[in-house]
Amino acid sequence: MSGGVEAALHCCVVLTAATGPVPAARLAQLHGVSATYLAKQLQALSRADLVQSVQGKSGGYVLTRPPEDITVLDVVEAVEGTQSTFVCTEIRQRGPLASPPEACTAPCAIARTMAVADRAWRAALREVSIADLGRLVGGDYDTDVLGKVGDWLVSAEP
Amino acid sequence: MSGGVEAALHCCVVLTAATGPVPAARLAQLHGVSATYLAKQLQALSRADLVQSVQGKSGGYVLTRPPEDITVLDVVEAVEGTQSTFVCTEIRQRGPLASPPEACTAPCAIARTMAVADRAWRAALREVSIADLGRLVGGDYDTDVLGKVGDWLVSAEP
DNA sequence: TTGACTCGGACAACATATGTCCGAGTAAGG
DNA sequence: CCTTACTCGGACATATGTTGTCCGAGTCAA
Repeated sequence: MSGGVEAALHCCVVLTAATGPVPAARLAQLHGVSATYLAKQLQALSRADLVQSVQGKSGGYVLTRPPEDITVLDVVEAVEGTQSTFVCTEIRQRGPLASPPEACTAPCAIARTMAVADRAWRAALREVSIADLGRLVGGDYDTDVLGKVGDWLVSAEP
Repeated sequence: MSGGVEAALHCCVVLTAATGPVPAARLAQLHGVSATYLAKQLQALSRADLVQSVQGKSGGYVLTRPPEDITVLDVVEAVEGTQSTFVCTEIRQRGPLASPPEACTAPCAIARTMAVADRAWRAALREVSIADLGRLVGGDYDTDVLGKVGDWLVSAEP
């Protein structure tokens, strides 16, 4: 899986604690990652309408919906794409014993099995929202991490 | 996901219908794929002890266990590796607000969420055996495909 | 003993993911 | 109203992993 997913998820959680638009460069600085590469992931989130970009001097990114309505699956599919991890190349239609195309209207047994697993994976990711993630990280440490992040975002030098 | 998984699964199902060792070149010819590349996937299956290689003039590959005892997950992990698709790079330990390492003994909330989904995916793949796949493909078509494959394996020219 | 056929790991070519850059556009401030 | 500085957005190189290929070591049959 692409590593950009992790950064995108962290950004969404951080945007939960923000009051106004947050520039991509600020998010990169906070996470200690490459600013230009993070921008690419944020563009993917923007294309998927999970975040909205506001341009101009004090612009940045804002969540378009309340974090309860954004699932982890939404973020993963925005960055990685919606297609299944397994792609069937129709091996059964090749070679000397190839099945005729008219007998291959339904996916083969292997593709069906992989599709079931893929749906289970996506269902698990759909169960968790960005708001859930924020609550979970809050419970992980005794200090209020998300509050500190919010303070840093407004106090940090440009 | 690597495309070699599909070929490896097809090979395992075909080996179910074989009576003796089947060379990699024969399997490649049957499936209409590159012989040298398929060999690489079969080597992975061999390292995982799912198939056994017998060398010499009339050698090839044989399943080491009855197909009921080989799960689809076994094949996937043999080819793709056992590590999770998501790898946490510990972003929380970077940047100006980095969490101290002593507070990061447990995986972060994002990694936990992805791990839950990964386990669900693997559980689904563990539920299906190679024998199940053989029965499923048999039911897909009116003709006995697996029987034809067995006949072809013994009758094909070297 | 011969011989030919098998696997096994080492070697290139391609695709995708990663990382970088500069231009178009916009809102703030004077 | 204009300037200006800051923002995003897509087009351009690099690195890593997958795909594809090759030839040598080993082994069983004849």
